[in-house]
Amino acid sequence: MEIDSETNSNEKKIVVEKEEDEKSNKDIVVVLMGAPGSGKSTFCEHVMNAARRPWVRVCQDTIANGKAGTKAQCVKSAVEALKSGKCVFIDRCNLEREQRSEFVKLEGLKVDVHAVVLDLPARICISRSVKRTGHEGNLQGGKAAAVVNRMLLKKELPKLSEGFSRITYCQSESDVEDAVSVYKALGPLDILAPGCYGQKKPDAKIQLGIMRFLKKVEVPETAGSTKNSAEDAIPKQETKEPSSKESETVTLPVENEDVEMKKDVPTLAFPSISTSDFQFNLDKASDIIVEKVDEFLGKIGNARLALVDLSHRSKILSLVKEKAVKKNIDSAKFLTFVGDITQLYTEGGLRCTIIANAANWRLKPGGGGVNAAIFNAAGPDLEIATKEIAGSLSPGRALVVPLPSTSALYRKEGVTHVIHVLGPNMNPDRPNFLNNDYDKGCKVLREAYSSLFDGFASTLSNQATKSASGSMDLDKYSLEKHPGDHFPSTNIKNKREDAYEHERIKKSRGLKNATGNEDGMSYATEKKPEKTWGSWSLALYNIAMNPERHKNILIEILDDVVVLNDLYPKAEKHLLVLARKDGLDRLADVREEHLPLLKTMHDVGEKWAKKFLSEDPSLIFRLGYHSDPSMRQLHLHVISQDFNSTHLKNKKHWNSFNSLFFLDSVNVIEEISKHGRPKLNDGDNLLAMELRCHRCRSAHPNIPRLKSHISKCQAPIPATLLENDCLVLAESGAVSQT
DNA sequence: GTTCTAGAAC
DNA sequence: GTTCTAGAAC
Repeated sequence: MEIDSETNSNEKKIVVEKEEDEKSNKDIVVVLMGAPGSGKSTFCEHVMNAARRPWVRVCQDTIANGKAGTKAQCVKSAVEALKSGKCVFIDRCNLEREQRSEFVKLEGLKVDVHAVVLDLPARICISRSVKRTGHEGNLQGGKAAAVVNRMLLKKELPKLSEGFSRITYCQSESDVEDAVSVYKALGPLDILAPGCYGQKKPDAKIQLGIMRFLKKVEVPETAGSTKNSAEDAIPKQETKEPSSKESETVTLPVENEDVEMKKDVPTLAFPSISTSDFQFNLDKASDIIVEKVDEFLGKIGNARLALVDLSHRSKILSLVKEKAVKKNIDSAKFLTFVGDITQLYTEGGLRCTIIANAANWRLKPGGGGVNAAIFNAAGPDLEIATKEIAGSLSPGRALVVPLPSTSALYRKEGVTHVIHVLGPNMNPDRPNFLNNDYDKGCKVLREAYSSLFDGFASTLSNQATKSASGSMDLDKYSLEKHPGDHFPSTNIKNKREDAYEHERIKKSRGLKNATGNEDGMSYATEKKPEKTWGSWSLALYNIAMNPERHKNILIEILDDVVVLNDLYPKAEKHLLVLARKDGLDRLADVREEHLPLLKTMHDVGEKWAKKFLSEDPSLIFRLGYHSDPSMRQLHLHVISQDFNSTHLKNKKHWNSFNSLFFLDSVNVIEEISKHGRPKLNDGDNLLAMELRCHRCRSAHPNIPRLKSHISKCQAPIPATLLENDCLVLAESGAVSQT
């Protein structure tokens, strides 16, 4: 069929029909189409908030436990929803015909498959995407624009012939609103008439501004409509289309969409406190945020609050947003905003004169998240200014610090004050955690937000009365210079504040036991556990059994052990000390009777480490075993702690040497002496752990970034590693402790 | 479009 | 353990 004949040019006409036959019970799959930033999720949200029949939103970005998943997972999830009698939104870009073909096939389940095309100007999608993704470190504005542009270049507008029974084109915000209304109004028995709706003109998918720019008058629209896809999406950000309209028509709270440039409204931007590294329950935290925001907004006049998070997939943001809507919190006064809190104005267009910092109790720079970012962005001025006011902060308290005008954050972003806040710590891997005591945790978190908002209010009133800048009632919000009993100094070294948030928390959540305490450790079972070794895993076994055949790669051959350089070294120096005993495949096989062998392995390893140290005293060595090695035949790793190697390529590599998966030789020997067998740790969780620097414990989003960091990190080796003489280092003490 | 991860094969 | 590569992320 020709598209022209199917297209209904009367785009405002909404056809809702009722039928009495079985068709009237047909469920609907709405395949949304649009570039990042086109408003797909918002569309779903707006419909679902007021729908008259049950909808399920299948979002590829979050389908895998909050993480991005696959198309197949989306299909599966859609089928399940349909089976339970629900209508489905497919929330993914679906710009290419092939990408959406799987969803059209759902038609086979006796459902109507609709398309809703959010074909908004590229400029709008780009500006929204920039705001959302500007945080990703290396995805700056221009790059985000490039991503949207490239996606739009591939855009193939849907046709009825693909299998859609109904297609709705939205080319403006008001089109979107109309479409939302249509789907919202759909009762359980209603169906929508088939056909194409909303396409202005055959050539309307060419953006008007670009049309003018390119001086194109007409573009033939025939069955080959996709032919134009390359031209129509050339985004020209300089096109002068009226823009005020879009920003005004969107009034519901949507990610970054309804931010208005109200320079005169003082705004506090704040991160979610305690939900990152301190692992506070997100649901509880979001309740408290909404409660406290509501309370505060009731007391304050002309001021705004903005909860900020880096990730547009942020669970805490979406929870808070949802609850704020339910509680009827004025969306003009409380925003949820995706972006870097240190670049809200320059990158996000949101002017916030006061920002909150998820501080650590020592009020020092460092960590990996908001705290590090704010101290970095502000420069040394902030640290100095902070130090002048207080030396530490207790959980539940906030400290207002006026930012000197020399600070970069002041100059670039217009931030006049930073309010440090410390929330409760629920993370068992951090000192003095509240041990799941949410009664206390919630209390402290409430106090934290109260202190923060009071600090904000007091700053405003001080500014308003133009009283001397030094007269602020700081003491009210600051603490004594003693941390009290919250963080005993012995544990200071382990204390780190927020790191990269989003999915990493979820990943690490499951392994508290495995990482933190003995509960997660397991003794090697009495019986030798079955393990199937792949053929590739026998290399070391072959060497151990027949050293003389491998003299070329062995650097030492003894009666009980042989030594070789790891074929794929993960650091400057990386040796293996290999037991020669047959049948001793791995640590799980080791018993008391093998102690002398283990001691020999350790001694030989240490000897080599010291030899290398005599050549390069800056090296630091660690000797240990993998809990569950891939290569058969018990082998001890002797590895320098620089981890400077092209062979270190993935998370498993890193975590196998930098988590509890790596068992220090000295501890293994001690354990076997005491208990007759070693304690092993479960690799499933440990190897999938977030990537953290072994020195400063900062978290990093991927291996390249981690490697870049560790090549520069000067932090001292953590005390935990220095315990029990687990490290072999130069006599002079190349490693100093703080 | 390039970068990065993660799963499969070996 | 590595290599290869699809596809997710940017």
